[in-house]
Amino acid sequence: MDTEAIKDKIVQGGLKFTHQRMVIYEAVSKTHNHPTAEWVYEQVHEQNPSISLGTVYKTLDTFVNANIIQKFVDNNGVMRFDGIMEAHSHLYDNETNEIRDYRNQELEKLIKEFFDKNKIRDFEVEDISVVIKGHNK
Amino acid sequence: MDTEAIKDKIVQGGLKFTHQRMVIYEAVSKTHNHPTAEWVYEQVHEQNPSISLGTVYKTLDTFVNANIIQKFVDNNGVMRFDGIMEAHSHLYDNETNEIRDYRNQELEKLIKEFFDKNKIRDFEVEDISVVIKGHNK
DNA sequence: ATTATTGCAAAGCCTTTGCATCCTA
DNA sequence: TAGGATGCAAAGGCTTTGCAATAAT
Repeated sequence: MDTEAIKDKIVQGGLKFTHQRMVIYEAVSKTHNHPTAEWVYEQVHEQNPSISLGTVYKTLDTFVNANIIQKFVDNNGVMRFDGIMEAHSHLYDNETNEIRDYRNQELEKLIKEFFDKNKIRDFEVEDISVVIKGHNK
Repeated sequence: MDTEAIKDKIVQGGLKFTHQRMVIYEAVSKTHNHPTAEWVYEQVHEQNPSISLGTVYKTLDTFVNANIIQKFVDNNGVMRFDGIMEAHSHLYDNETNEIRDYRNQELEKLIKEFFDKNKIRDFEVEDISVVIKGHNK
């Protein structure tokens, strides 16, 4: 994703374009590691020592509200961010805390069809994902 | 669940039986509210003002390690406990943070069959659950 | 008697907040 | 230039830790 594409992403989210937002979005979108705020901070800090951790937190939150990144919580209660917006499931490694994507169209179709058929009473579903816990072998 | 049954549960977990463990297990098992440590503390504190919050945390953790309760993390990164050990999914209300159980045999069967058929390379699955985010209506 | 458990308070980790300064549109 | 974004430091919420006192086998 080049500078222009990132700028578009940010502006499309209805946000002002700033240098901080640029490099923070870049860091999140370039990895598949489900980064923590701390990890993002370390990435951007190398080239931009003046960016503060607080700004990283605020900016990531702004992105989540603008719907250009996703946020979720890992098994230790730490916030994780993800530039991939399509629905997908996660593999949580109980031993290393690594989180890997698990994408499978058949599974997604299966689940979508199930919930289309089985509406939940009194509950408006916004997002469904499968959490798979275990360990790498 | 009466006193004897709780005692059995604790002893079966390979743990010493103490008064604190008794009342803490009782509080967790009597609710379907996916309690936080704080909630458990408030419950037991009424009748047992000497039990400390630290003991509640340690005891809940001990129970998790002994496999007699489950632990997971809510959308805000707060630990939740659950006396129900069978696999089941959760409905997360984004607005109220309430967590409700969602049990559906057909869904569980669907998912079990899917993963029996589709082994994940290099990953040993220990637990699968479906996370459904949305809001009550 | 020995070893684990408890209570208390302090410390830790991650995250949010407040406010003055700075910058984008 | 007006209003939002940033940097910094302080505070906040939840959880863990250390240690002396206590209780269970």
